[in-house]
Amino acid sequence: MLTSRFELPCRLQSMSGSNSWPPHSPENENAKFELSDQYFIDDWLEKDPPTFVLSGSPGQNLQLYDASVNESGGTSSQQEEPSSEYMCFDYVLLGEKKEANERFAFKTKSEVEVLDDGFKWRKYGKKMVKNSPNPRNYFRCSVEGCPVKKRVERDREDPRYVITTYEGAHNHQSSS
DNA sequence: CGGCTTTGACCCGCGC
DNA sequence: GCGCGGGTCAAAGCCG
Repeated sequence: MLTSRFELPCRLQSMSGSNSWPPHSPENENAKFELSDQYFIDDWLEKDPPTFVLSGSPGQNLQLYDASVNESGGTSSQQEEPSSEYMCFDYVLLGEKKEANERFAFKTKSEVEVLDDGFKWRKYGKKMVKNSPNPRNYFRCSVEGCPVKKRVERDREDPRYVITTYEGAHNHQSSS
């Protein structure tokens, strides 16, 4: 089942004063972000206030955790299933730390679609998806021989969100 | 010139 | 078999 902490393949790039998510956008190369900030992913759970929180430090993967579960190891039994099917999928895979985390997705409130996750990606396709005005973009890790792919699209119900799906595990270190 | 994006074509699985 | 939807290929173009 769910554990209280998960690692996401996004990283904080630098320190600064902005509270916005994502922490790094191509349009604003010099954007800096406050490390100590926690990024609430509201709407992910139908909880008020949302209890899932992202945190991280430069060079490390961001961590997603359920703030309603206390650190001292107690696994709270009142955890609820995430409201989104995407997150449901994620939590299971990431929570169990599947060695090759085959596939998982997450949703981020973001104006830009390309989140810098520390890897270099090459775009290899773009498709319109049925019942959605937004295209889906296909990326492959540009490191030779690395099997990882990702897919990026806007949430059709709420275009403020970007859905990123990762597939496969990197067979190398991140590039930055 | 090399690496990347763009874009339409192609392929494949699935339901009718 | 056929059409549709989703995923990928690859030629051409773009850009540093």
